[in-house]
Amino acid sequence: MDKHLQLFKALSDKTRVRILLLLMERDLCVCELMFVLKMEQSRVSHQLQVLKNAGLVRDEREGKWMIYSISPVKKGALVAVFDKVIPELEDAPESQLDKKNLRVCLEKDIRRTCRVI
Amino acid sequence: MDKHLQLFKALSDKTRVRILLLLMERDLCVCELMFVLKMEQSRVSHQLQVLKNAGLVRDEREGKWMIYSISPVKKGALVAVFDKVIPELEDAPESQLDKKNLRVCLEKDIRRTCRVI
DNA sequence: ATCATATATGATGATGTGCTCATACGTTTA
DNA sequence: TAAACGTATGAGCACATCATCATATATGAT
Repeated sequence: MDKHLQLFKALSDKTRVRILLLLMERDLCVCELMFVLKMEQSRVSHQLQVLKNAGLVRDEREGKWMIYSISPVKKGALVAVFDKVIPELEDAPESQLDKKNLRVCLEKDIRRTCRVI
Repeated sequence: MDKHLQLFKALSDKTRVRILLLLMERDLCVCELMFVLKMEQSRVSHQLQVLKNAGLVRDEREGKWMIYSISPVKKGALVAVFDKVIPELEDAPESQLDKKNLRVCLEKDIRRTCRVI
């Protein structure tokens, strides 16, 4: 039972939910998440580790970048959560703004142009 | 967004999930939950207050007893959680045992026969 | 009115969580 | 090989959460 509760523990933090919603749209690296969320690097990285330990995301190195994506194993559960359980979450101001910033992030090609420090 | 996260915060504790699963079966009073969960009164009561504050359950006095039930407003979301997101939870040993104890609880008519202290 | 029963609630201590700062690590570039 | 870049990670602190103990409250029975 504790194993299943990991999912809800992961979903009980706003930062992590925002990250998951973004990763549902697209695989992203840490600096892209930093840009969209307007959060500092260690904060994003730490929460990504929590999501990774919960088995919800996976990472893959691509040169200097670590690309994070939704774990295929858990994708179904997450779709169920975001579609069936709290579909209204999509309409939340934070979600809307994050998606808008994600578009900006991609237009500006932040992965190549950002300087982290 | 924080409003929606309340649901997951509530679901991130094992005791609360067990309570919710039991209340999905049947409306129950505190002493019945104590019997099934094998937990002391204040622990059950405190967690019920958390669930109540999250809007997931409601209470109604019936004589000496406070009867707790799933909030009709949230029932849909909870059904979605338990049916679509983590259907395997039903098979967890804790869930099975709780349901078994619930049957015993009802057979023994714990609501009338138990002495709390 | 008094007592017993069922439940609620405040205080306390232990543990957990999340953020920030500093620093370390792995990769690319010069 | 050294510097720059992107990311990971440990330490420390503030704050939240949970279980327990003690006590208060509300109802029913005597």
